[in-house]
Amino acid sequence: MVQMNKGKNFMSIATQCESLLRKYSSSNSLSQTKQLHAFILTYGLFSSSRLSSILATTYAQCNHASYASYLFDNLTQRTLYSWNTMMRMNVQIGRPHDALNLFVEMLASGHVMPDNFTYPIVIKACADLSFVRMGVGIHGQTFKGCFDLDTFVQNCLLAMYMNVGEKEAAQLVFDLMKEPTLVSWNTMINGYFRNNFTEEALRVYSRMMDLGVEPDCATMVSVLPACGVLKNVELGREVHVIVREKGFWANMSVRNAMLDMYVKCGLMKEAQLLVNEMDEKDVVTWTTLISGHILNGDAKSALMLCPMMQCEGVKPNSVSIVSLLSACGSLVSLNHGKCLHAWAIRQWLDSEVHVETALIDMYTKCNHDNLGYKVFMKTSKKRTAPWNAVMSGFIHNRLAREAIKLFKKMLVEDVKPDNTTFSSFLPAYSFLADLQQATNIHCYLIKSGFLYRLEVASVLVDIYSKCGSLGYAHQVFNIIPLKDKDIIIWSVIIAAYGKHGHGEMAVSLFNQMVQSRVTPNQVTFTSVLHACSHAGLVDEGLSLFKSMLEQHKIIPHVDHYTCIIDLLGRAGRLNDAYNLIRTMPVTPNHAVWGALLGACVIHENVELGEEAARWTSELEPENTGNYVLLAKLYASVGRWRDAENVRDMVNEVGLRKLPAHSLIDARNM
DNA sequence: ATAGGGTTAG
Repeated sequence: MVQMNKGKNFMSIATQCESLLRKYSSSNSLSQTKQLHAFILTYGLFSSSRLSSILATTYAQCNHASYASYLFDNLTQRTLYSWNTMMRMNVQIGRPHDALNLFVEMLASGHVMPDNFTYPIVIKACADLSFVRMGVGIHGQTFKGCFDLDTFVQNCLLAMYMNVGEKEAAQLVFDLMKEPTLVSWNTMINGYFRNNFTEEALRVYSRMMDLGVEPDCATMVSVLPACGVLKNVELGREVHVIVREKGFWANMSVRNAMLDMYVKCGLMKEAQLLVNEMDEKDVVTWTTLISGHILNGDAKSALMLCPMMQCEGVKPNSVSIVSLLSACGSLVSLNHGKCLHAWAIRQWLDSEVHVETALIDMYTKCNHDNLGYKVFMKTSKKRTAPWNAVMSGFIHNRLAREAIKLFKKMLVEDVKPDNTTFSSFLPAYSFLADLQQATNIHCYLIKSGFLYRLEVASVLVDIYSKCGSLGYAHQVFNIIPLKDKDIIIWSVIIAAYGKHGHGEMAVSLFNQMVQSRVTPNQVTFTSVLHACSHAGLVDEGLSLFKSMLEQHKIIPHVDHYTCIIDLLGRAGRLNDAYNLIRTMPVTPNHAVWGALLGACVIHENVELGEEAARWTSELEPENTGNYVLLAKLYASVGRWRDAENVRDMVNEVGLRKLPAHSLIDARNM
């Protein structure tokens, strides 16, 4: 209970209340404030406007919005301090809009002028709301009172500009700072990182270190994710040393960020060692490790961590569930997924939008698009992500028409599509390969303006290519200015020409791409080599392959060898192809042998063809196409009995899919 | 009295 000296007069009771309120205000003790509030009411002390003002701000300090606002509204005199406190409360409880309204009201009242405490609050409010124009206006106002040189104001401006993606403005403010503090440096590092200027984040960090600024935990937590994204292990290890030296290891966030860095760099063994070293692990630690295993293609280990985590008394949260569900999806493990779904329901986590999305994703990846759709039907259908998940689920299960139907429904229900939406449902048109439909969606994309997004244009190029319309594909390709074309859209157009036998065009586009200083990757080389092999461009293909190895230092994938084998084989250089297979550093797969087999059929080389067929029947016994090729080969050299035997061989392995007409075709050749 | 920080979908 409130302790009061009853003997004293009115003024001194009020003074005692004041000092108690100040104490409660600094310790944020709401229940004691309420008791004192009741006391003040009973003793009729509200005639003291000073006391009610302090009471209002005390409630505001405790983030008790309803009492604070009520008292504040009834104040006869509002001090700058009380305005500031009310605004700060609103920002803290996530009502930046109300904070800004108060700011406008305060300016309109004309009694008080904002001070160095006001600006950080309202700038933060603008940052939370991404109100750039208002933020810039307030930035301008700070000059009037010479608050623009206040470190706190400047640091808030940095954070605001970074928050709304105006990195140039942030840099300008930063450059004007006479003495950037550690917080300024951290804000810049983190801001560049969050705006996807990861290299710049690291540059700021090293400049800061060069200047001898002492980093703190927040610096570590900002620089480590940047190391992770860039897979910069060297710098990551340097940071690790600093963390050890300075004792930051005691900080949970730093430990988790460190773990995340190793995970993102693909060093799972070191990540595990790091975890073993931790005697305290929270849900973020576990989730980082779980998603790390998934990221590195080991979904099984990820799922096994779930019971371990619970054994140690850590309860998964919605983020953990999302990661675990994605593991179930990639393992096509419906039972695990259902267990997690049930668990999420019991924990009241199942109606969180990320969880809903992950559930839909899991069910559709487990080939149960009906269950995914059921989850979707239960969602609020206001957020975009679940729609995207159902659409890509339909695509996964090759239900192109359903995906398109859902997209139309989404527009009707006025749900805003995002970039993912298009990568979720546009591939449906590639499946349909229907030029009329493709043209329809093309029109929509023009009208809605989405066509000018690189990812969208890339898919449309692919759609037209699948429809066989290279002209339209190229037109769409040309929409994107040369400087904006990325590796993906180049790969798509090269593959488009390659697929339709226009090898020269594919090679020429490839050269244009290299000229425009886009570095080709594994995928582009696969496309262009494929194009060469289809068009019989032997020399071009071989020299491209050479440049891939020597100039671009790309480690060849088995697909690249398949193209080269196909290339040599079609050109009749069967022995060269065979020798390459025997000497190549990657294990030849079914496709490699299949390419050789196909070439042997063209050039009627039974000896090598039989060898190739032996391998294909071992590596890919279920593919009837290979048997057809062998039968064709025998038939073409008149070995009818062997051709018949091939058919019997197929029957022996229990495959009756070999269509009868294939042998008949072979006979008729 | 004021500022900066870690794990998530497609």
